[in-house]
Amino acid sequence: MPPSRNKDAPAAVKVGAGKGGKAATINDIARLAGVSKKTVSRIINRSPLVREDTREKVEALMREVGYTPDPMARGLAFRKSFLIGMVYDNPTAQFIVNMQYGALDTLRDSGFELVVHPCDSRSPNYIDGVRRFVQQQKLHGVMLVPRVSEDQALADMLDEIGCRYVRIAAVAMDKPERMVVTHDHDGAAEVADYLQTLGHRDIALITGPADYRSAIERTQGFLGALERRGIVLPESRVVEAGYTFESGVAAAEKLLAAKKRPTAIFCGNDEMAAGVYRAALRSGIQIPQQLSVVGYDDSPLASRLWPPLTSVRRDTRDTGRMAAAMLLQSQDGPRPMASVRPHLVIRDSCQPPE
Amino acid sequence: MPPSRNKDAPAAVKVGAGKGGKAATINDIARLAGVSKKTVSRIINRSPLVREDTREKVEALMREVGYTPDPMARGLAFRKSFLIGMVYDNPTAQFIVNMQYGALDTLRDSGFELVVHPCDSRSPNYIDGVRRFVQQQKLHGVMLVPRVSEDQALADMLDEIGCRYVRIAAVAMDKPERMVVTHDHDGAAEVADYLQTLGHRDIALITGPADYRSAIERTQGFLGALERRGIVLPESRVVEAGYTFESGVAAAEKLLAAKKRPTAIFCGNDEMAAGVYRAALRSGIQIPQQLSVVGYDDSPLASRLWPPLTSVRRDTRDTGRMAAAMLLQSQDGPRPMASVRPHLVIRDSCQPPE
DNA sequence: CTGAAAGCGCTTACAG
DNA sequence: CTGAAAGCGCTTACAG
Repeated sequence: MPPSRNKDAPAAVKVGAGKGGKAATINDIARLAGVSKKTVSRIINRSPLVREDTREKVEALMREVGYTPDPMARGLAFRKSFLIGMVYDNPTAQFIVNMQYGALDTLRDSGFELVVHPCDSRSPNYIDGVRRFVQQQKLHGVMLVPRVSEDQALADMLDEIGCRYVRIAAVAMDKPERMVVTHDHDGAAEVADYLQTLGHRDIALITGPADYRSAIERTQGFLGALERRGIVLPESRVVEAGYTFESGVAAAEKLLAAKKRPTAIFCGNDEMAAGVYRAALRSGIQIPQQLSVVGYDDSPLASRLWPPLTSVRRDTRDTGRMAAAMLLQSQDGPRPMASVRPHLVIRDSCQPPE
Repeated sequence: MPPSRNKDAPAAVKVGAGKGGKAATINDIARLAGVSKKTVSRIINRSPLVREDTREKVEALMREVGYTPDPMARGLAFRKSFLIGMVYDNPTAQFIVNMQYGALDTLRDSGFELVVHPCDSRSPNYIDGVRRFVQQQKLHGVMLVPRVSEDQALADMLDEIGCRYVRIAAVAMDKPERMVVTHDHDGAAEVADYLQTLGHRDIALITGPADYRSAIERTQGFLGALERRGIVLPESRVVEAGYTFESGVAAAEKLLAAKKRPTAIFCGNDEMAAGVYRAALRSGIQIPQQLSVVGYDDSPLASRLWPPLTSVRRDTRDTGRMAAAMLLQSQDGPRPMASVRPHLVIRDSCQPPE
């Protein structure tokens, strides 16, 4: 046949992803590769039912043309978007940002994107808000960040509407394939061991709110480890506060007003530890000479304080990475839960008691 | 006709958004309302070409059924998603989180969602990364946060591919309908006036990196206002640093080592001001008695420091709100730029010189 | 291993 | 002011 038959062949106009021209579609690829769109679809979706040389030819073409399947078209057909939601009710900016970084680390080049949904878990209809968010966008899955991750009603709702989720929490509270556990219990226990080893016996604890699982775990981990080492704190040495700077100041003032002061204070987070610094400064108490202080989070604040604060680091970015990875896993069956281990970062806020 | 004719009528199965049943579609609404899907579409898109009573009837039905149009189907037909992108290269967590909160304030109940895209503007191909992000998701628009907002090459690329964007920056650097201006010049000028009014004459400045527009504006605003009040800083009183804590420490050490120390230091951000605190502590210099310090950002750190740091507040959340609102505006024509004004928050880190 | 048909839930022309 | 047809770019059955 003469070359004129080319009229029947694909127009072969190369359509790059950039500039003025429209982006290539699955039809363009199919036409240019001389296969059906279904075959291209199989390749996009990594189906094994494609001959190896066909796959290679088409993949080369897709690269050359710069083709990426349209997530909205795929989403419409799949009845499911290529979006991962991150739901949180957490005022700690660094924590949230790190979690986002981590999630995006694993989402990069996966075709998925991260859509954020901060909310107010004290608001009566926040669960409805999350439901609308999930259903309207047909989210592929959601990451539940503390403290909303602890809300069983939220998890139940997601389960009911068939939305995949992963909970990030201090301790396992769901099926393992839905959990990233941060083991706050162990982080706090490490603090207890450290203070005991330094020689502290009269130790105080400022806890977070008792309805936060992280606060409970840190408290139990700390007290439990102390007990194992023969130290039992009297009730007067344990003060509940609100995870905030101001509540930390108030709790510290109470503790430091006692006739006999503790020689060390462990705080449920760094913000409250900063509050202890403030109260100590007001009372003319030297840290660490007269008072050792330990925080939790290893926030940027920890190294800005003077003396630099010893604190428990949690690798939040890694946590985010893991949570997103679990959401992308294709199989739905039971898998082991993910774990991220906290560890103590020793700075200059502790020394042996005088 | 007997009731049996109902077989021809809509099945009238009420399909709520929740539970097991599938969500209602435009076809369900059209059928139940007895109009064409095109009419429903017109109502969704707020077309005026619908009779008022038709509109009301259909809207009531949509509410009753809990119908929301599928963003992926709409997006596919529109060739444009209902997603707003936020692109940033900024290490300040609180700033980013506040910007996200602000954007979400205006996106709430708009049918749009926020998808985040942190990036590394020093990486050679980050612009390509943003392009893929925008094109692949067919984003409706993007918010450009400092410092990527200052990159003309990024803006040019977005313009070229026809992507709507808004730049948030210290000063106007694009068409007004694409700008949210934070007037860092004025914020810094207010600091100059404040210090001069307190009686300071020997003042120092620690600037951010000279290739950050915010640093340039704050520097010029500060120096300009001082000059207007008859104070000209010698070169030795102006030190460039990197917007980081450590660089602030180093810059302050240089300034405080001088035979004659300045009586006040203005820092381009709070992190560097925290560095000045650290350096002053090391040298046994009392703040504010022997040295007044002012920061910029009014970050959480400002009130955690001792003494609490006087700083320039920028309403970042409001900035985010405005930027998102500009992206949602339907008309594309020229509009006035948006402005958000900084203002000084006076705490305890300044007093008249001794 | 491959393909033609129908459909996901919307919208854009085009008629009336 | 309203509607029937075709199409957005993919996928799911269903055949071969």
